[in-house]
Amino acid sequence: MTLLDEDKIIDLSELFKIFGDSTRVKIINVLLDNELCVGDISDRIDVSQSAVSHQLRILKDSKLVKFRKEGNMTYYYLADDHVEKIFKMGCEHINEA
Amino acid sequence: MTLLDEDKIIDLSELFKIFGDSTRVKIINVLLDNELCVGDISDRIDVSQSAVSHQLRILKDSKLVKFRKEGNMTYYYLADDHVEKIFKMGCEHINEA
DNA sequence: TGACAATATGAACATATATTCATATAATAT
DNA sequence: ATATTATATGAATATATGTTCATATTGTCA
Repeated sequence: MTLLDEDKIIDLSELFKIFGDSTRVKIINVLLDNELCVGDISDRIDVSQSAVSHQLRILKDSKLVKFRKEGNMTYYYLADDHVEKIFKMGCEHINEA
Repeated sequence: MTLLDEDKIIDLSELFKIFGDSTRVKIINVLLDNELCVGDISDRIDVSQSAVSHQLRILKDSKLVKFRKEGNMTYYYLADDHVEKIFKMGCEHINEA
């Protein structure tokens, strides 16, 4: 394993930082199965609409989720299966601790 | 995939939070191959001894690294290969972005 | 024992970040 | 057109967190 350069280190830590917030993890968790609109995410994880929207923006900016618009609804979904893999890898670690 | 309960979510986000700092990622990065003493880590990643020591404590408390003492040196090493796996999974994601 | 080296730690400071609140924007329906 | 619904956003506030600086601790060696 060759060492990562400074830039990669930054990118990597930024990526993990996104996963390092419970609201965002909750969002990812409920998106594992299906896409959901903002209101449903808010209801399911019991976090205010505004807070969810703010966090969705962060998730979107870091390309962990994507969205599609339908009328005045916005449906969010996980961007790719790396998100799921990273998530599950973390779960494994926790379950063995 | 069944949904995680609140406690697991917290644990998971706390785990990722640890990876979400560039100094800690730098430390993990240089520990991928070999154990190292604090001074060597400090030198290699160019972060002060004190800052490294503080971060090593966080890594140790969250059980991502372990250590052994030898004289007045302390050698740190990665706790298990989950750490490496999570790290590499993150790298993959970055390299495809 | 005394000096030195390696590491750990506490307090202070600065910065980052998450939530709330109020409100803006945009689409729909009456 | 107006009211309503869904979502986004900006400012403010509160909290969390990382680094520095000074110093404590612990072990080694003369």
